Amino acid sequence: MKLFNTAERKIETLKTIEDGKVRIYTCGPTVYSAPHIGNFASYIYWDLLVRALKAEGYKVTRVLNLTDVGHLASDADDGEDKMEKGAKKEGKTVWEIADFYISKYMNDFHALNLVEPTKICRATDYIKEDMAAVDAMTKNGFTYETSDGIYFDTSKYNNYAKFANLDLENIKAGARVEFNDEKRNASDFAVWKFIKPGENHAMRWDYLGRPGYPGWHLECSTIIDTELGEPIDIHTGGIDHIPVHHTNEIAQTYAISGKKLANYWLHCNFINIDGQKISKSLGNIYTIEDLVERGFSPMDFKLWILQGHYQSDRNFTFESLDAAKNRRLNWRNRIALCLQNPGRDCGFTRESLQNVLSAVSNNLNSAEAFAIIDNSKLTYEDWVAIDELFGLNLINDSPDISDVQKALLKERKQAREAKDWQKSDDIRHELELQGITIKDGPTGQIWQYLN
RNA sequence: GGUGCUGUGGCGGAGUGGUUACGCAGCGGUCUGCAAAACCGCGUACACCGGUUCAAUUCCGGUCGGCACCUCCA
Repeated sequence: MKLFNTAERKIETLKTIEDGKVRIYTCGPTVYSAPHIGNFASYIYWDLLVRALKAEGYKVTRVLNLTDVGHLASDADDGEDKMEKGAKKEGKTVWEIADFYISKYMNDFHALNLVEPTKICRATDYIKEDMAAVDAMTKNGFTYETSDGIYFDTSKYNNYAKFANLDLENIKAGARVEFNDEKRNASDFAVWKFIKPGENHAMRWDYLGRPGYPGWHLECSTIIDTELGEPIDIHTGGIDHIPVHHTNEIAQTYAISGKKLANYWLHCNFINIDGQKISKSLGNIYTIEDLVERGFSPMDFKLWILQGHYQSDRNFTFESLDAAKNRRLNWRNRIALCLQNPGRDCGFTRESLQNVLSAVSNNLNSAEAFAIIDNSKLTYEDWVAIDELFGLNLINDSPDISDVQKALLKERKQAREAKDWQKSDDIRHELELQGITIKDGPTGQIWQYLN
């Protein structure tokens, strides 16, 4: 398996810590609003990663976190947090908001047939560990206290700027960040926040004798330490996480344990919609549900995502989603051919399947793998393997026709031999109402899915 | 201002120093009771200007454009 490692800025061959085993951590969603297709693009890419590793024979242990405690709304660490904001807007408690969106997220997660992580962790289940982590960082001399929280002193970690190739001088000059004059360095960040008297913050825990809550980068360091143990093999996330979130995770983990957090860092690029970023103000946010309402399967979207590469800028359009839908239907109809005549779609099989796997092993090049699929003759067993590799529900969505339908086919065949075109057409029409169409070719009748 | 990505035929989207993926849509043909499928073929795609090279879409430099991140974000 070759992967582009952000930490080294180049493609490297994966070498896991333990032979045959790989431990992965994926930064999950903040559960304060409905996840949209852009969010799921990343989980689809990482699903491919997991499936490809499994196909290579690795035993995969993977942890995904759910951020159900507020990440602060602004970089100055003084804003209202997202969970609180969402709760206020919907007139619910933050806990209800979290539960509601977690179930929404998991629904879509399953609708996309994403491999269930070994463990899914809610940030609020790790508060004690968070506190212990802050204690450790303080003991090791990496923190300082201000009036509103405990901060990480980034100047104490020499390699702070390395991971994201940050220009710390210019962060200072950046006018968009509100300046907090209690911070020693512009890049310092809160690891624990205090709740001031009178401040309305529903999620709160007592620490150091006063109410507060964990800083917005802490949970990942803590969960990884608790559930996987560092260093892990692979840490995944969106490219937006490189300069701040992952940079801070690395610094925290170093401050806590002196250890490296992860050996390989994978970051996926974002998808745009009609050439523009996904944002509320542009009104171009779509959820998986929205796609279903428009007549698409979640699998059509998954296939669309896998037609491209995780490091590329993607441009989502409904026209291209149509193309993906048709491609998927065509694949299902190739499976239908296998069901009718196992020998029909058969050829230089093993080699083809091997090529598909090699393409995916080459930094997850599923687009190339798809081209190979389109140019190969495949058996039903090959399709089963392909379905396992990409998780597109091809097999499930390509059932054999029923005995009744098979009887109708037989009847139609006889009608055709008798040149009873009326009856032949009637049967074809009847089956079309059931989603099956018939093509007459030189080798006889073939049934295909209509949609 | 900083950082990074990027510009491929109608749309989406890989990839490569020379054989110009792939899907969808389109066109032509073969076939055909009808319909479709299937099969065959087609459109002379790599922003622009220079450079390197026997050869560049692919390398280098410049120009212009697009996007993202640095702020909640995958």
